Amino acid sequence: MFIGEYRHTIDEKGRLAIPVKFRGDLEHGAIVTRGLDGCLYVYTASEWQKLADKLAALPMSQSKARAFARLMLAGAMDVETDKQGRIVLPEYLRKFAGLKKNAVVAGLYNHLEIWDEKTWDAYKGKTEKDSGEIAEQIGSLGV
Amino acid sequence: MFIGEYRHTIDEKGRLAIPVKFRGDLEHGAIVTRGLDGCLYVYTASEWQKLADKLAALPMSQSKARAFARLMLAGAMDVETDKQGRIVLPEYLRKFAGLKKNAVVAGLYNHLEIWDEKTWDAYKGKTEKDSGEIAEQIGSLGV
DNA sequence: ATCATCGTGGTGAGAAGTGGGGAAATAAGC
DNA sequence: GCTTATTTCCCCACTTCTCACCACGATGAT
Repeated sequence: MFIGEYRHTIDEKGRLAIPVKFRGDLEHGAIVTRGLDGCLYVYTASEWQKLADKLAALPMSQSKARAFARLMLAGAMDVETDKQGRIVLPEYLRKFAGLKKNAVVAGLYNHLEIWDEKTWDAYKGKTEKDSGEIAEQIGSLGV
Repeated sequence: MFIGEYRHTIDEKGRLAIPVKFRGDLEHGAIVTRGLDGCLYVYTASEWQKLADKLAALPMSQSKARAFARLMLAGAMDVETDKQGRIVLPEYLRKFAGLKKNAVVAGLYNHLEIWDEKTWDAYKGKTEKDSGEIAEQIGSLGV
């Protein structure tokens, strides 16, 4: 299970160190793709397979399904950790998430999220303030 | 599984390099045809067979089904990779997709898509904005 | 205090992308 | 039917980028 929040840097080649706690699960390859709210998602191979199957099963005839599949599938990229435990983020994904030098790696149960530090702090500041209100809405979902 | 987004160039002879990750699956031939939203689709022989069967099964009494079958079947072209891993795109397909020098090759699970760079960027800019909304609609699928 | 582990930056070898030239094949014209 | 012209395909060469390895510094633990 992925949990926690880590701050790492991205060098000029787009390399990002994976927190040690997560490496074990990702050593056999990982998939990075576009996420929601301006971050990137990182999945293990098996979790990704489940997601990709669902995406591929969407009706190709509907334009919104095509758009979403293009976002997630075409955005996805196989990555492997080097001997230092780093992955290389393709330029188009860094651009998508607005990733600069400082990034945040967050664990969210079955996947990781990669955020630009500024975006993360802004998002967190906003949601922490609204957390009470958000919680009330979530209550209706059975939590 | 085809995933990822790659930027390649098309030379004056209409040649386009296939990303290395995709070449293994296409070395025994591929089929290029007209796609939806102004791009081209590339299928492996076996995936094409499945699609062609579905197209042939469409009710030919409906004019829209006929039009769709004509688009994809009549637009299809057998291509093979040369020793450098490139395919030659026929002039009529390049014109259809508005392909200039810079193209995007995207992997979408069971097929590839070839886009003109400008068209792709415009499409993406449009859909990324709607991604949250689209995701919520699709959320009912458990993604 | 010393050692180990982790994060970060740099360098070099090899592969991949791109462009051009020449040969073969096809098509057209005399 | 032969020659010429044009197109297509194949091969070679250059450049760029990627990947793997190495090295240093910092941090924390023993």
